[in-house]
Amino acid sequence: MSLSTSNFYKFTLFESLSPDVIEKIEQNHKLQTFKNNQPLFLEGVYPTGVFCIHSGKVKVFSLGETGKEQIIRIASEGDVVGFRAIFSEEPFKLSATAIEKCEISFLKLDFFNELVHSNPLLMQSILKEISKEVGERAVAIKTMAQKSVKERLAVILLVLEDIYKEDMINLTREDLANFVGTATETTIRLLKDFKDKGYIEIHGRKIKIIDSNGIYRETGY
Amino acid sequence: MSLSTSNFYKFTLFESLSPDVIEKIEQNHKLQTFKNNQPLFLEGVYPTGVFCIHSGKVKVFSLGETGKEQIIRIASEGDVVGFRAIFSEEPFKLSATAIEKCEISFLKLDFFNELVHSNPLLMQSILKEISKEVGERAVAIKTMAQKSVKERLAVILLVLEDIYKEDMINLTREDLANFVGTATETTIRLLKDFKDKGYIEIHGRKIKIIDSNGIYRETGY
DNA sequence: TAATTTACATGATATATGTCATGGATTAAT
DNA sequence: ATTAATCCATGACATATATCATGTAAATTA
Repeated sequence: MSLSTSNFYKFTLFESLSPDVIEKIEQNHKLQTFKNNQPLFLEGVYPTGVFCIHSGKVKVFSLGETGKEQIIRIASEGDVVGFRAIFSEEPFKLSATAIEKCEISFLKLDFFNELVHSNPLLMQSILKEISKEVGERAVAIKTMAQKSVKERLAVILLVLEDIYKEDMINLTREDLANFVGTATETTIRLLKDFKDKGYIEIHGRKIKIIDSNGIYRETGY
Repeated sequence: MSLSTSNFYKFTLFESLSPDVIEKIEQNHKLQTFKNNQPLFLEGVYPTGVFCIHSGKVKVFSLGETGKEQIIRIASEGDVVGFRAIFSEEPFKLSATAIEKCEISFLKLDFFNELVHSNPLLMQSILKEISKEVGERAVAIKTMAQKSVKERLAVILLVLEDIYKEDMINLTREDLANFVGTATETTIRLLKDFKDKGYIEIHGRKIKIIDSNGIYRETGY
């Protein structure tokens, strides 16, 4: 499947690439539809390629000893997922699962490696993106270690607002709890608190943010 | 200083480099002594170079809103510190401070950049190291979010055992608490518990691990 | 050696948050 | 539609851990 108006320009990671390289990606990707709850990859397994998300949301998480998922990020349109394990030359440290219907292009490992090593600019983009992520994760460690659950929920809601944009946040309470790093019940209680304070509206599972500033004040930043 | 006795071979990051490139580093580094509590760099500032630790320990941390440090790692002999911010093209997200007397070589930004871009193998080593770190930090986020303070202390003690090797662990209780992400008092109480169980000996500030397996059982892994 | 600071240690107390239990409300499937 | 399966919600309760207070020991400086 090759589209003349390429869908690959929207990936930050590929921004630096020339039209002919983008065209090469067009010729080598394999478009797949993932349904809700379908895994893209599992921790412990060696990568066989990378996933380029055209639409839909994917949770990236690590499984704790007790079976509790720790969600590390929610990937969405424009994100490339699964490439870190390739460069670390280790099996995946994280799993990824679609949490809604997704359109995703798969790029095979060999092709991706070839691409990276023949395009220094791409290598630099990747190095830049991963470096940013290391920094962000350090901040996340601090947040988990030092902030209260309420503050963390506030932080995560703002993160999700950015990801879901004009759409309402649409995660199960359990996934939300696993992102915040808390019990589902606690998440539900705190959401109610935020609702009562007028920061959010709750429409079934969906959460609509109506006062970001209010939430920001709850983050403790 | 001659090639064969170079101090730069011991840095994992430079393993892939040929003798003549190592020689170039020898000619361009600036050896400095840092004393206890002396900062190498501060979060929010743009990097001016990288630090290669020949001896001594450095805490790498982020400052919380309340002034509490979150220690992300303890860097030691053979570690190169401060290069992630260079590739992210952002100011430091972390600060670094010597926690004992250190011998450290400074490589200027321009020289380091030149080095990286003229040595594809070095670029790959760096990409590999950073990728590993992203994975490790995801695990750290999970640990902070899901494990009890006692379990986290156990995890950190094992990490520190690796870093201090045959030496006793030598951190202030406050630094240890800031690594675990807890209150100093709690750390002290839990250390006593581990001592009573025969896992460690306490010699003033110093901690000697005498039963790693016992500690491992406390990690909950 | 005395003096001052810093770090270590322990007790008392409050509370945020996890856990267990139960019921209602959506959502999905037949 | 009717059933089945998730998911959401709320209450009661237990407890790990932070905070506050205070004293002792160790390290640093004068």
